[in-house]
Amino acid sequence: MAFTQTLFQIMPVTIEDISKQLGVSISTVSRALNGKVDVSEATKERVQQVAQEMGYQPSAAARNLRRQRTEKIGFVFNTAISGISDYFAEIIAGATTAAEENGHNIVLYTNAGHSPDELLKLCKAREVDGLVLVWDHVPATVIDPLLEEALPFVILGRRVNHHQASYVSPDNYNGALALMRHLLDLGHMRIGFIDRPAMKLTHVDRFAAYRDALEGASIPFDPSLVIATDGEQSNNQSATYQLLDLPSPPTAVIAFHDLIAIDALEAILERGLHVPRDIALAGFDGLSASLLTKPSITTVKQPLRKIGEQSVQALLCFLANNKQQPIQITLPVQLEIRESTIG
Amino acid sequence: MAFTQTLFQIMPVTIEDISKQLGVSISTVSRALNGKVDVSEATKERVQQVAQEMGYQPSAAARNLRRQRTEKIGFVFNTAISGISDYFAEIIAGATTAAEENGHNIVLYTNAGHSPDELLKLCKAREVDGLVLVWDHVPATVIDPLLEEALPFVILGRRVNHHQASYVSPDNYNGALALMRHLLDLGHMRIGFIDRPAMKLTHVDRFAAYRDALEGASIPFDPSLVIATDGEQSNNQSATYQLLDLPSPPTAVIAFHDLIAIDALEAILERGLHVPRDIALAGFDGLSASLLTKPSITTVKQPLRKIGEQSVQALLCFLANNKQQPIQITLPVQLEIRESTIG
DNA sequence: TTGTAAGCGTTATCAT
DNA sequence: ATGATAACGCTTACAA
Repeated sequence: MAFTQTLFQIMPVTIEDISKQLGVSISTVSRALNGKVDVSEATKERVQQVAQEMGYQPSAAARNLRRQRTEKIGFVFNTAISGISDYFAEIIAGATTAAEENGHNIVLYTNAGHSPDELLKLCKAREVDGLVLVWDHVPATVIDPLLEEALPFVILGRRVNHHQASYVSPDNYNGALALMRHLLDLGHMRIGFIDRPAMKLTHVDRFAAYRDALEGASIPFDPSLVIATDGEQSNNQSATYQLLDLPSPPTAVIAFHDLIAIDALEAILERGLHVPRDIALAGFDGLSASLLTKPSITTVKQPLRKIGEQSVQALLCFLANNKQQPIQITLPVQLEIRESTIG
Repeated sequence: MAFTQTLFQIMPVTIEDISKQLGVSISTVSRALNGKVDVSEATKERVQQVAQEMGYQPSAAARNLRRQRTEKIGFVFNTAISGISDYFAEIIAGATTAAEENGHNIVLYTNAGHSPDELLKLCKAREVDGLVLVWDHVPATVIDPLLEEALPFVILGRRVNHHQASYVSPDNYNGALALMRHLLDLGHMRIGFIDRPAMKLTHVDRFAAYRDALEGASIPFDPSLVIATDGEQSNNQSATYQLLDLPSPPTAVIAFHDLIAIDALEAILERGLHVPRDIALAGFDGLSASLLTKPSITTVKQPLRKIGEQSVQALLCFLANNKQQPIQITLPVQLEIRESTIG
């Protein structure tokens, strides 16, 4: 008895322990615990009672091996998560909520995203039931091998030109369009754009909206108003200076995203200019930082939490139904007008 | 042959497949792949070659069951992760780095933290090899059952009065002390404190430093200068107004943490007061938001990334050595003097 | 309704 | 150096 009690704390209780305790077979115990129909109510209750008393909890490892799934979803990042803490935190908050509501958990991977090999290793090992990729851009050379692995995956926050791949993306085109129209409505004719071409399709969409909006307003496209940056603070600022130093500088500037806008704001204020009186400024994404600056920055808010949630939900569709067709979702975004454009 | 190829894509390759291919036993394959000494170099190479060719990757589930460990670390939150995105993101960044460097991964749990039952379930199921608790406060009623589970755990970001429990905490006492000395050096005699008593030991430490610093400067403690808040924006602001409305208001205010300080700043500015000329202000934690306000807010910076890293490393010590004694680490913090106190 | 036994893919303990 | 074989703890045909 003393012996039993000691082991009790070290070794987890198994269904075998329960079966011995009750004098029934382990399969009966298993069935009873899983609420199968072919067990008498009486034994079902006895088993559950004893299981409770003994503090039984099924071994995740054993279950995973037998059921060939883990109830875990891998989130693979290939972008640094600090620096975009808002983005990251909101997405994760949405994702864990959706996952846990459905009995799943999120596993974080930050290295696997840096090499296709690591990613495939992860798939083959079946450490998780599916993947959500949080990448700046997912090339076809990654998507194709992934599809062959038959491990469901969803791309988060970006769309991708691949009809077999699933994604949940914000509506970059219409968001940027709304932003442009807002500036055009305010009478701006020369609108600068600090672009981030490395963001691929996100760039394509936002830039297309920029051009289309100009065209819609019959304003000729002026390439000197578009400056590329790599997101580095100093480069964001020098891009801003380039715009300000133009012979005919813009009266409004759109930054590819909020963090660039914050650097641009600093550069503009340093020149002694007033925002928005001398020059209007807008960002994109709706990170909380854009609300804290003085003036607060007009932006386009992504439904980050929802993007996290729906990515997980999409993945769960694949897990529930292996005939599920690719899911491609574009979520509406919202223009947030703040002091930097209408102060 | 065609049959084999089809299965090839659906069913992952196992050591049995490799053994058949080579005409050796599965135990030989296992040994060869695990680099054991009792295998001839020749077969070892053949096995590894074929494994590579067949795209073999060991099944995580099988390995977990057999080895009785998962190489995963659970992060259990009972605090909402949005709103403190900086805090969360930096800690997670540090934690995943440390974990992945050592072949482990992080699993996120946000519900388990809300009920002790869920937490114990998680332990008994052995879903992970150990836990890191990111809680506002971990009561003894949770620590004791956890210790009995013999699942290693580390408390992150807070200390705890329990000599059996491990934690990695910032040095709240000395951080608050440095902050107080800074204000006292500037000549402030009446220093307000917007406190957050629900944070338990964190509150105890920061508040003790507040009192000790006053005592060290021979300034009598005035209870009317300490107002409690629950962290809600409106309550943070009304706490600030209470201080401002005192017959003899403070010339400096310390907020329990940066987010409270940001709300306090807004309240103070709304009164038309100048910071720091009319009233100095400081926060705690070093969240990036405190740098964006105008004026920027003096704060005490926690080494968040390092806290994340060391929590994982501490946990790994327990996994490597089950005789490991409790680890209690207090990390130094850094006073960041900004415009809100020396503007 | 219940029990027996096979199997999930490994690793580890025996023999040989 | 290598091969059977028994676990690890669970689920699920198949028998009884």
